[in-house]
Order: sequence, then structure tokens, then C-alpha cells
Amino acid sequence: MARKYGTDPICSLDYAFQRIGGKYKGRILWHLHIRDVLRYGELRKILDDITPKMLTQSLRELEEDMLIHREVYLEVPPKVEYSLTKVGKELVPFLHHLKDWGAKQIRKEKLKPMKVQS
Amino acid sequence: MARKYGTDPICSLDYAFQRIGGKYKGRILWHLHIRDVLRYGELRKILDDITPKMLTQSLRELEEDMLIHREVYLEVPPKVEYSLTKVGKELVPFLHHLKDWGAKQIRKEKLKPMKVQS
DNA sequence: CCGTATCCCCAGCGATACTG
DNA sequence: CAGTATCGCTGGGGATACGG
Repeated sequence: MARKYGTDPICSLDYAFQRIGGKYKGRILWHLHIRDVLRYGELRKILDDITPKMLTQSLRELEEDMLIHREVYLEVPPKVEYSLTKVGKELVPFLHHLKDWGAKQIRKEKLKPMKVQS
Repeated sequence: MARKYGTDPICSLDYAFQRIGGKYKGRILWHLHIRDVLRYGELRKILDDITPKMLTQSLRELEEDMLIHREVYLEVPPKVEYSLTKVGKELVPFLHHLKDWGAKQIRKEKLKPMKVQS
């Protein structure tokens, strides 16, 4: 394999986007920040638009990039917990900022449709 | 059309990622921050791995989302300048920190290949 | 409960040529 | 100079079924 990402990163910004880009990674990191520790099934419920395949895939890549930690408990029934690593936690302020920015834009959009009026 | 993005955003974080995600948008915003104003041809040179199609497409979407401003000068030869809007500038701290984070990870990776040694 | 294994689709991206 | 127009590809993502 040797190529996890489509292309080599052009710069550090590119590098960062390759790691936290994708459809679900931002939200996964965010919820792990909010709840601190989450089990596989909990993540699946929270991100209720995700398939098991995509969830596993996203989690594996985040783990490989050292952004999250995976703790397996050898029990019956099995139990697996995910949490942010130190490196992953360093991204929290930025996710927060980005989230606030997004919320602000959404609020603005909601006020716009008034454009078409007499 | 009516659907510029594949899916409706699930939350504000999702919303934000839909706007600045994609392969080039982050870098475009970043360079507009650094250089303040850039012409089409200048952007094309700086992002030297981009095709005119992708550059135009990215710029149009960023403009539609009010993150950048497009100023056309009716001259011969034609001249078009791009710059960040107020809303776009609000993303700069985020991009800055994300870039620093990326740079830090890259530095770490460079020290790792020592793993395979006697 | 926590995942794999398959198969498939499509939107994002790329290459190239052309134009006001 | 600053873009369009066309066509083609490919890998990220989706649906569904199954396994330890």
C-alpha cells in the first residue's frame, strides 16, 4: 500500500487537512472532546448518518495518525473505548473556533431570505 | 442546481468543513491572507499544482460563500484581483494554528524513521 | 458488541484544448 | 490575462450482508 493519502502534502496546511478532512473526522474528534471517552456503539449512535464501514475506517486512520487512542477490553461482550490523544487534544481549540464560525454563518443565512420582499 | 454541496450539513462543524474543505481552498485562503491581494495568475503560480478549472471552481465557491472578494478591472489586458472578506479573515486564526499544528507533526515524523534500526 | 467483506456509485478532481 | 468547455478517471463514500 504505502499511500494512505491520495497525494503527498504540498505544505503543512495541506498535511493537516489530509488528516482531519473527510466527511466525519471533524465530528468524531469533536464528540470525543465533548464526551471524553466514547465506545464504538456510542459513536455510531451520535453520528447517526454513518455506516459501520466508514466509522471503522475513520477511526483507524485517526488512530494511525495518533489523534485518537483505542482501548480494547477483553470482556464478553467485547468493549472498545476511544479517546483523544495529547496530539488530538491540541486540535480542540481550532475545532472549537471553526465550529463557532460555522454557527455564526448559519445564523446569518437564516436572516437572509428576507431579500425577496416588496 | 440548488445543491452546491453533496449533503446538507449535519451541524455547524460540518457546515464549516463543507466550506473550507476540498483540496485547495485552505491554501487559497492562506495565501490570500499572506499576500493580501492576489491576481488569478499569481494564485495559479503559487498553487503550481492546480489546473485553471479547479482554481476557477474553488474561487467561485469561496466567493459564493462570501469568504473572498473578486474585483474585476475592465482594462486591456484584463485584471482580476482576489482578497479575503471580513468573514474570510475570521478564519485566519484557525488556518494559522492548523498550519502550525501540521508543521509540528511533520517535524515529528521526520524523526521517526529511526524505528527500523538495529 | 464491535467490527469485516463485497460490491457499487458518483462527485471531486484532472488533462487538454480553446476563447473574449 | 483570465478564464470555459469537454471528457475521463479514481478513490472516497454508501448499501448490505456476514463474522468473532
